Amino acid sequence: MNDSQLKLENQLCHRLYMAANGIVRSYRPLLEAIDLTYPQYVVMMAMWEHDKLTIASLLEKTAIDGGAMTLILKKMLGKSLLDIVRDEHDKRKKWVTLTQQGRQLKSQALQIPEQIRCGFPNVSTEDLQQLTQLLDKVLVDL
Amino acid sequence: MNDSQLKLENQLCHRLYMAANGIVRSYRPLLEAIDLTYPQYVVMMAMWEHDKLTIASLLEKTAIDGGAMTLILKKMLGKSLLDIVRDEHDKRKKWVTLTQQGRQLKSQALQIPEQIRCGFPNVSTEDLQQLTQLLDKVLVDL
DNA sequence: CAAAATTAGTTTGCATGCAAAGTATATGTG
DNA sequence: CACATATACTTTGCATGCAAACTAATTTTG
Repeated sequence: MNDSQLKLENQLCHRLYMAANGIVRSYRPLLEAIDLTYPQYVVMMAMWEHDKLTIASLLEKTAIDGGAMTLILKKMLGKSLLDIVRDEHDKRKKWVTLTQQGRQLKSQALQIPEQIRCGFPNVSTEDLQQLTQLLDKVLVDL
Repeated sequence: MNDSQLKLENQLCHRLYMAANGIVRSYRPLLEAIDLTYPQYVVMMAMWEHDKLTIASLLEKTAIDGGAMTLILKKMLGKSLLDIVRDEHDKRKKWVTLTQQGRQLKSQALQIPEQIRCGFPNVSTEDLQQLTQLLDKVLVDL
C-alpha cells in the first residue's frame, strides 16, 4: 500500500474542508452587516426563491441538518424574518413564509454574490463553471 | 441586479458546503472502526507524515481551529494516540509526538483512502486532479 | 534593561453538524 | 376500527468552527 495516499496534501476531502470553511468565513463580514449567520443566509436564499416552503422541503433544498434547522428557524422567527404556521390538514407539517421584513432584506443581500466574487480574483468564470460541474459529480455520489 | 445570483443553485459556496459535509459523512463509518472523528483523523494524518510537530505547525497543516485543537488533542491524549511535551527552551511551545499505539494505527488507516475512493465511482481520476487544481485556486484567494 | 508588542496555547460563549431518541400526527393493514 | 408503520419535526448529547478574551513566555524597542 502506498502511504502517500494518507498524506494530507493528497486528500480531496481536506481541500474541500478548507475551501468550504474558508469561503463561509469570507461571507461572515458581509453577512454581519445584515445580521445573518451563513446557514441563516442559506435559508433566506431558499425563501427568497420560493416564498413558501414546508420545513421538510427547506431541509431538502438547503441540506441543513434537521436538528440545527429547528434552532435556526427559531432565531429567524425572533428576528421577525419569517413566520411559521402549522398546516391545516396535516398538522405534522409546518409552513415557513417570509415576513415583509424578510422580503425586504433581499434588496440588501443582492450585492453579496458580486462582492464575494471579487474576493476571488484567482478564480476565473470558467474555473467557476468547471468547479460547479465537478462538485456536482461529487454530489451525485453522496 | 440579477437575482439569479442569489439562487441557491448558483452558489459555489453551497456546493462546497454540501460536498464537504457529505464527504466527511462518508468517512464516518470507516473512521468509527478505528475510533477517530474526522478532525482527529486529519491530525493523525499530519502526525503519521511528520512524527513530531508543534501545536502551531499542526494547526497550520490541518487548518483546524486553535480552540478546537486543544480539545481534539486532549481527547487523543486520552486515547493514548499521542504525547504532548513542553519545549525545553521555549516554554510556550508544545511538541506533539505519536505514541507506539498512534503509530500502529496507521496500518489500519492505510486502506481508508481507497475505500473512500470507491464510494465515488462518478468521479474519475482526471476529475479528481482537476478538482484539486481548482480548489487550490480557491484556497490561494483565502 | 524595562515597557510594549508578539507568540503559543487555552478558555469561553455561541452557532452549527450529526446521530439517535422522542413526540405528535397520518397512513396503511388486517 | 385497532395496531403497526411511516412522516414531520423537536430535543438531546457530543464534537467541532469561530471570534474574542485571557495567560504565560519570548522578543522587540526605546
